[in-house]
Amino acid sequence: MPRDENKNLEIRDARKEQILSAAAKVFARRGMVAAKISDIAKEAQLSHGLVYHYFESKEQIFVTLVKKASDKSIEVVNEANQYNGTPIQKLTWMTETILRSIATGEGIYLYLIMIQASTSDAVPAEVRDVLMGDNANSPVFATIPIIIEGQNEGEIVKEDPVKLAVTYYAFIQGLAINKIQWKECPLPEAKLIMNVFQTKQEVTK
Amino acid sequence: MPRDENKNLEIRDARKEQILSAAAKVFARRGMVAAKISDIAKEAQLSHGLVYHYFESKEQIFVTLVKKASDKSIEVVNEANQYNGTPIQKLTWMTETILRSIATGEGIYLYLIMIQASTSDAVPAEVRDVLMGDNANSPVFATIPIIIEGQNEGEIVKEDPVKLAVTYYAFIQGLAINKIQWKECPLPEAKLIMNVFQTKQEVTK
DNA sequence: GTCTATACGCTGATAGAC
DNA sequence: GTCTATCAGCGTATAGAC
Repeated sequence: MPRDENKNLEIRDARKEQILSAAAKVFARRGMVAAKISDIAKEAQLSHGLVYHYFESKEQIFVTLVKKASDKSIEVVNEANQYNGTPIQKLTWMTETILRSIATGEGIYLYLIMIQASTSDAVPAEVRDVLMGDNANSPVFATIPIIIEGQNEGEIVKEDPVKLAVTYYAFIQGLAINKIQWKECPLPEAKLIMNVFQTKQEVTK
Repeated sequence: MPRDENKNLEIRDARKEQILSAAAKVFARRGMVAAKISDIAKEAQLSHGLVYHYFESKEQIFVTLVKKASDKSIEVVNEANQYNGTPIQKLTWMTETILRSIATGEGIYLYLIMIQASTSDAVPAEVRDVLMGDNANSPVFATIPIIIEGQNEGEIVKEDPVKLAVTYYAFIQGLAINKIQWKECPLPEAKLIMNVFQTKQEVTK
């Protein structure tokens, strides 16, 4: 295979990433419907015609991003599970990781895209299924075992684990939303959020 | 003034309410841009021409709803302030009230519309200003005095009050989002959320 | 691979009949 | 007050030049 073809493939992948990265920003801030291909093209600094050279449609770009976001969010839970420590320590590590990605990185875009994909009727049902089709594959459900483990060890309050997981992710999503609307908004430390789960500590006077 | 004119006024108001109520649902689920006038008309069971008889534009309908939502959310904070009790009790009452409106009533639509108005670049800047123009008038800032009061009384943890208020509303917004995407999702009790704020209780063995 | 020019459909908004 | 018919503008997606 001649060198040129390899080079072309590299360009192809680079352009695709460039477009996806730009699209993530635009989708996160405007929503799947309001985001225009021309917005994405402008953000990526290329013509809108070229976007269609790399992706079939606006929807396909969105789906690609939703998949990516879903994978990443589950990956974090799995890493947390391998983390060496008590369930509360696992959750703390996970929360710190997520908060950091919201505060600094591209993470926030991915969270906002997942929120849109799952909450808006404007996105086609097939897209929503990517995220919800398999409940077992959602971060909420992946987190439940850690919570149950913590309850068995007496570290975590004896509430419905589903309720606790829902509450936890409500928090995360809510913070992502706040951050996008108010750039300098102070984010809480992971410890503060852990208060929701933890059984009351005994305080020595 | 003849009877007919009064009757007409009644119809006018009723229709307006009918349209606003339908619009709230549609906007909440699809977002301001993706929501079509025809969607709203269908939901309200009247022609799209008639919608324009009562409102100048789609944007005006949206603005009206954002104002309404903003007023209501601040009203709750004010009521909480008048509630007789300690700061934590005030916040607990407020949280219960909000959670109830999310669980059962139209409240959830209003919260989702506020979220969209404040987070999406797709809504015109003027609309966002309705909500954010006067920081002093936002629920977040209205809640801060209660938090400070609680800190002075040693009931609430000594963290940056702004951070605590942001965290609190992140929670509320996150729960509204969860509820819309999963109708049967279990909502936490107010008490659980209060754990975030409260100084650790002493537990007697 | 990359761009510009163009077609087609959809939706917000208006006009005018009833 | 209420509806239907219609226009104008915009945005996705395509075709074809370079």
